[in-house]
Amino acid sequence: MAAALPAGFYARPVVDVARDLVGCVVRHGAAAGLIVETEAYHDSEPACHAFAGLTPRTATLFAAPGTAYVYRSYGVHALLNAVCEDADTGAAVLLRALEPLDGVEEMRARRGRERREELCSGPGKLTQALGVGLDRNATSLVRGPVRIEARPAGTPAPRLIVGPRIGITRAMDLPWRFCAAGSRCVSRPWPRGLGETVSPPVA
DNA sequence: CATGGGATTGACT
DNA sequence: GTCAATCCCATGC
Repeated sequence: MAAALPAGFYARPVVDVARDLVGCVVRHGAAAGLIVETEAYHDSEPACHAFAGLTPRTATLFAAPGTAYVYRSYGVHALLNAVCEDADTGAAVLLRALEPLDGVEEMRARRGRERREELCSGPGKLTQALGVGLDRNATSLVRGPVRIEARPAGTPAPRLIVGPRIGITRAMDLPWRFCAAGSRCVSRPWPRGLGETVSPPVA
């Protein structure tokens, strides 16, 4: 099994970490998926929960880099984030979508869906598929039980599509959403360019 | 203490 | 395209 990313990986600007996490692997028990979509959140901008400062809700955002921040969204879903930067900064990367790798039957059972693209193609879906609940809040992404591993050896860095974040009402102009180009497993709305034939870069 | 609003999803028109 | 489900917690009286 691949080694977990070290805490130092997360102790960097959150936008850099969000970009670099695309292509990495999240593992929880027997289930694992390739990260194909992330978003960055930072306490300097109002879409971030930590914008209001240190509260009971946001305490985990100010934990050590490499900590999992799991919170309930819309009273229904658990969303998984990786805490970044230093402990004085409330910053995290939201994991928005995965391509299922291991434990796919387990994911199907948890999700009640069959199609591979419906298992992890959204931030609430992937936590359900992996079996990650609120009880994983404040646990270490380096030691587990939820781990993030480096990009599998031999796989090239994915080409990225960068765009504005999804589902927020403030700071909607920041281009802090990163999607693996061409992946069928990213969440909707699909980033501009997905599914289109993309010309190779001009030499 | 009451209220309102989500970093969403799935079902339905 | 619209909309309800459901609950933690930040905010305000």
